[in-house]
Amino acid sequence: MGEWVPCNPSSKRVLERELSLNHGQVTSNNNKDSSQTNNISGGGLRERIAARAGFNTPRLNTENIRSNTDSSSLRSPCLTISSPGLSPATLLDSPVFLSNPLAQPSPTTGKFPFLPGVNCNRLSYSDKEKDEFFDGVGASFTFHPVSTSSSSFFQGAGEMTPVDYGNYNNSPSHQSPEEDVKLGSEQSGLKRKSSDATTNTNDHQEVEEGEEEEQRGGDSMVGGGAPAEDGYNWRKYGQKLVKGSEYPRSYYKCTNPNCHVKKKVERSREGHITEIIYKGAHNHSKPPPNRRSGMQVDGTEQAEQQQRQQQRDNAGTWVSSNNTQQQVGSNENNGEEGGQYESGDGNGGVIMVDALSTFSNDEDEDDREGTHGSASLGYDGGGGEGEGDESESKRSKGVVISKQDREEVLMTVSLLTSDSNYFMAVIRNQYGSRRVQTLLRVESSYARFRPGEETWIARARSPLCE
DNA sequence: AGCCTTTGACCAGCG
DNA sequence: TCGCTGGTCAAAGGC
Repeated sequence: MGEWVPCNPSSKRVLERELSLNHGQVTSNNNKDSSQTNNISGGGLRERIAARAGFNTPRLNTENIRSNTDSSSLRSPCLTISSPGLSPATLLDSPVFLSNPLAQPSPTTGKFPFLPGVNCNRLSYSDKEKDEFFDGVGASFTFHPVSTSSSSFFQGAGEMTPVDYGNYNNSPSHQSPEEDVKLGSEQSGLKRKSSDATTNTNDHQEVEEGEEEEQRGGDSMVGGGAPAEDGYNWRKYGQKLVKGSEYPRSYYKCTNPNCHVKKKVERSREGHITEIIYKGAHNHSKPPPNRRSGMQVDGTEQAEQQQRQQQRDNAGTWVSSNNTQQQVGSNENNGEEGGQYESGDGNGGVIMVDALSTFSNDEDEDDREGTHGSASLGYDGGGGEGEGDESESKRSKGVVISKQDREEVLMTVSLLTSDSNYFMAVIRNQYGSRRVQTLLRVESSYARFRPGEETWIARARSPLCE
């Protein structure tokens, strides 16, 4: 995994700068406090959150958690969120973080101990356990839809993911980013050549871009694939290497003529998505799977399909990242878009991860070593204004994980129910063989999810060693 | 044929 | 005003 952790001094400087700007919100390795208090520090942090994720997330301090992870866990760190439509009502009344270092559940092995109906006997943990569990696991995440690389995940968590992951089975072991990329490239070719019909079942259609990007071989660096297919069609209109970023940033626009949604995707050299930022909300339904471009799709037909899917899903709406940049001034998410979005009309899910920004909630807990990255997982219903909704923001949702150097974290998050907006997560540190299992809660006020529709993968990378 | 990516250039915002 | 930076444009070429 050397390529994942290049340990670029310049990157470290950048990170340190980030940390400084964020008042050292990165969780310290030594910080044992894993309290879920959501004390969003400084405006800088909030701004970043608002700009990138539109939400705040509780911090998870997992630095001390270590568990034996089989070699298969050496797959690229990723986060998967799915909405299997499980009913974990019993699981969550509040954000619950489960740690199960002993269970050794592995997406690759199919064991997912804390899954409802699978092995979720232990639903509550002491604070200490939580602390220990999360303490020390840091990571910077990038969220993107389930990709082939996630196959192992869902094999393991299949019971909680009604989504069809058939294609993901191609890479059951999925042990390295390189494999992911390779596989992604291969499938990418298939996808483009055989048209969407090959892979775009409804389920796949629901898979968000990360997956698509992975399957298509990701960015140009890897395979020149299209951006992830989250059910929408995107056209790349630019790429640039931004300062402070190790990897080039690609700019995509929704191909729908009436849709102004854009997204920025950053990928690692291996093609792993390191960051996805959405801007705006789709004001249209997802194009039919067998249509290559939404521009060619009849609006009525789209609406019909959308309606069918909606009926099937019959759940909340993904919180679009529409607020990511809008929160910082963009007006793209106008009432029209927002209204439709809120009504749950085929808006794409949004996961934003800022690999460098920190989401620590407590400045006092800041890690100033500059050796930790953080990641967040979250959703924003679009109403969360970074400024005016601070209290609301503090009821953060998602995951924040501090990270140690040269560590990579694997996280799997599964949405248990669209109503309660809880996620099941597994975080593994491939180096330390750590594992963190947790339940994540997403505030309903921020996000709602469609059962069986949202499946995401977030890849983690070392923010310091790039 | 049409859509896509690539990529250098251009533009606007900011310090 | 100038330089830097991020974001976008648009021509060219590929699939």
